[in-house]
Amino acid sequence: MEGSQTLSLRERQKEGRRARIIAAAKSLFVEAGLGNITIEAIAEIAGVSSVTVHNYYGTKSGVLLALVAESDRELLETLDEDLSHQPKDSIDLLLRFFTIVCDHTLTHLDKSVWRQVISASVDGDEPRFNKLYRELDYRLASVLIREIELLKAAGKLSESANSTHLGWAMFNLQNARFVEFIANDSKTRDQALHDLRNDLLALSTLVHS
Amino acid sequence: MEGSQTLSLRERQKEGRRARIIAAAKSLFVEAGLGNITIEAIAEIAGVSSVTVHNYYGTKSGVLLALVAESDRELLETLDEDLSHQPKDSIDLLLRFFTIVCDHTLTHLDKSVWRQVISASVDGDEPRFNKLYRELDYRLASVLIREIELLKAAGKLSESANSTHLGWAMFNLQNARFVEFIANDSKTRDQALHDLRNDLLALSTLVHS
DNA sequence: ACAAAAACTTTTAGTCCACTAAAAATTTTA
DNA sequence: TAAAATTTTTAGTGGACTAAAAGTTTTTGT
Repeated sequence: MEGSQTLSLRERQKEGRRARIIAAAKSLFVEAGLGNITIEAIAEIAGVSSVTVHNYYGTKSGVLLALVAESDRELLETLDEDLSHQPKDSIDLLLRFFTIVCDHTLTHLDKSVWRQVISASVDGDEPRFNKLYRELDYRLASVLIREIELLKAAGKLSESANSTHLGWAMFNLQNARFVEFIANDSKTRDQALHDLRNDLLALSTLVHS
Repeated sequence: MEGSQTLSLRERQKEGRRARIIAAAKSLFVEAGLGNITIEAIAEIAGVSSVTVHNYYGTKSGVLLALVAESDRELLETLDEDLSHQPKDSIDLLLRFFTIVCDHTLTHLDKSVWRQVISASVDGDEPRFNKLYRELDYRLASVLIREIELLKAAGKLSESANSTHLGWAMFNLQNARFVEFIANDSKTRDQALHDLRNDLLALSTLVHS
């Protein structure tokens, strides 16, 4: 019934199952934490057997991983669109970067799920998580480094600054505040943003020692 | 047979079991990851039933939590001894702080276990972990803030710097590098130290914008 | 000093769920 | 129509966690 692209019927069916599984998982993750959901439940909503879920994604956090990978791709696109070619100064750059990251994460999943994601990214049980997160961090830092170089080119930042080092330092700083933002349900984005600004201002006084 | 301090026999027995359980857990955690160890195994070495382990510590990560709490207490003592009253400058302060933290953590447990600790501290399943880590962070940052004030008093840091903000910013920065150090088996303490120095140097150029 | 009570631990018996292996059934492909 | 690919069913295993009954040891009141 369907037009047969370059994919065989079998491949299309597989793709469909894959999509149904992560859609089911997403809907469940949002209404209950990772720990309160069974693979069985995901499988049932997706219309496949639980064994198939295991065969496709290996473990329960493997399913979460697939969800997150999708979200990451979008985040990088959004950053490219919203951040590029309007450099003001380095502090403003990081604050806007941070705002975009915070807003983006919450449009996909809520804090409790992101806590599980961050948690999985550091524990060693799921090496793929580790890898995915290393890559994401690398790409996010690269965005900052690129923007820092634009600032330099525009004369808005001293040429003496090492773009790579500064990019990673700024990334680490905002990431610390991001994790804190995610770890506390009561912490608002604006509070976190405020704290991050204070971090930057305080550190820039170091040179006066 | 034992002299009866202020504790009843029952309380002493309990204390003994508690101690035996965490000792058993520690020995097992070091030779295999958290995930490869059963409560049953811990109980057997400690000479109690598995139900008792559950009654005492609730969950498997509850046992780990108790271990970590002990290590934290020691870390704060070590910091007080090794760091205090020799302020040089703020960059050197943070690098020494970082060195002490890295060295201390590895004398107790290895990276794979600390990964589980960090992981547990952010996921929401074990609220006690969250609480313990918030407290530890607060105390560690306080150490830095106190030292920063000593630097100011000694004229080695501008009076215009906000000690609290600077303390937290520096703490966050070193903590990011600490997590990276723990997350990578191949990352050495000296590499991490080097990266941290670059972070600080890069950020101190911000003011020249 | 002794018996009853209180405080614990252990044993027992289960539940739940992730994860696995292999046989059976189904469906696409050739 | 036979072969290949893939899912489902079936059947387990392992281990965390729980509830409650049974057993043991300390405490306590007299």
